[in-house]
Amino acid sequence: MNLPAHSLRQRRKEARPQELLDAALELFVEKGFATTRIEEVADRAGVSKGTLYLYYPSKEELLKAVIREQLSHQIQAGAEEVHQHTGSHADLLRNMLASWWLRVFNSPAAGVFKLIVTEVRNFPDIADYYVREVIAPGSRLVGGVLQRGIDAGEFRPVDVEAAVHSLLLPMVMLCVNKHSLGACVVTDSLANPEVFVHQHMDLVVTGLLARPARRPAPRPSLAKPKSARSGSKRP
Amino acid sequence: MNLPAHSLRQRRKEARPQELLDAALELFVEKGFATTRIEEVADRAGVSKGTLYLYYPSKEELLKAVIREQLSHQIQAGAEEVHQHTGSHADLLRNMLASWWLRVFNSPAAGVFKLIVTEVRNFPDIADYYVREVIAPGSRLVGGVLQRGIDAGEFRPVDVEAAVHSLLLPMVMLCVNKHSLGACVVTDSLANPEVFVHQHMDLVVTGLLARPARRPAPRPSLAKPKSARSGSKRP
DNA sequence: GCTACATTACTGACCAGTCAGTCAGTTCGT
DNA sequence: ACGAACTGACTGACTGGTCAGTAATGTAGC
Repeated sequence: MNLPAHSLRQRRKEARPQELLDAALELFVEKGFATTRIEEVADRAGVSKGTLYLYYPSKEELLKAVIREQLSHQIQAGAEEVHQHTGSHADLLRNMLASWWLRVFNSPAAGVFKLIVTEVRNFPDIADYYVREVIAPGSRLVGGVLQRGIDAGEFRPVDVEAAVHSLLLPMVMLCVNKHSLGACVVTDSLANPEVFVHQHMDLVVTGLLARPARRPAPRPSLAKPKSARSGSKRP
Repeated sequence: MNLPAHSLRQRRKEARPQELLDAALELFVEKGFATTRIEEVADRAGVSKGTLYLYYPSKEELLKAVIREQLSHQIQAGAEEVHQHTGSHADLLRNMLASWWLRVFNSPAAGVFKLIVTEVRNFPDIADYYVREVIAPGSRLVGGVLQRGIDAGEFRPVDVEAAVHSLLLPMVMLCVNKHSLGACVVTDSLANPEVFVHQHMDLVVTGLLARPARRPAPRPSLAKPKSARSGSKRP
């Protein structure tokens, strides 16, 4: 049962759908949905146009399949990971978001953010799905930690929803950017994404703390600060 | 030399280019460049397809004109506004960014961010232009204030470029979002953009301060905090 | 093992629809 | 009457989707 000389016209019914989805994601992110020809997707997946239509009934359904597949992957990966939290709320926030973001940023999933930004308005049902399955649970998760931190007196009483934006949006924007501007010019930024996340978490979380941590001057060293000591649970 | 009956036909000539640009911006942001038909742009501007081609030689040139026009507007508006700074670096940062963002967010210019995200990869020369004329000067401006604040001992010695991202990206992302997801679903967020900017500035700038301001609990009141007292210039 | 027939996976020429761009012609002001 | 501003039918190129056909694989009978 070796794979080598599987002959020109390979029959690979099981592998096809995933190969097509991968090719489609790449191309849709690269060129946009409207400007990618269905035949290009087929070519990149190593099949003919007709074959694509055996697996997906239309270009639009292919797009939806691409998005659904990536999101559901990420959702379940994210959900599993987060239910054992330890340490202060500040630490939880820092660790949770940093690891989530690094995982997403360094995967094809980062492209889906761009895809959604560019295509939702033409495919409104994607919007519902995305809000329901990603945005809502995501902000509920982060907002929940934040709220509990506030209730515990660890954080200042801020507008939770806005603070969630402050925490998450730069990271999302960097994903988007990676596949738009970032793919065109050698932009200065993002030499090292890790440096950014750690400092960003540090900045915002410090701003959130009720009793300033007064760490003297954490220079942006490459060594992850592992997050300094922080507040107790109850005042 | 009164303007009324200066004959429709004649006076139109001067107005056309702008009318076409406005219509094009709206539609490109709404539906994307590829899926907008040139005839739709013409219709919305109240002319026929042929007329559009009298003013712009191709669809692609129209796009570039749209982007250039919006950006150059914003650039010069921004540049004029910022050279009289007063108060601490923290105040300067807060005021500068909040007023810039509110101006952009509530104008068609917000759409250009989405347009750029979606289209740069298909029109690489736009990327150069955008980086050279917007990104670079913008981050130089904000980064400069930040650096001077650090030198003055008002801010902690952070990675300046990363901090600029922390400050600006959420705002840019909200502009993008306004014209993608935000236009599809009644998303929770952004009931009031002002609340967001002020809190975001507050959060991050507080995180930046070398000597924590220890303001007790600035609840997210709607009244703009006008920025509390903050550090002196020299320690 | 070999041959004949059936099934499945895949192909690519083709069709019908769409749209950027053109240009001969119309309208209007002077 | 003249020309500047404008029009919209037309064309040629392109692409989503179809389908009749081809090749690989499975299997039944010998």
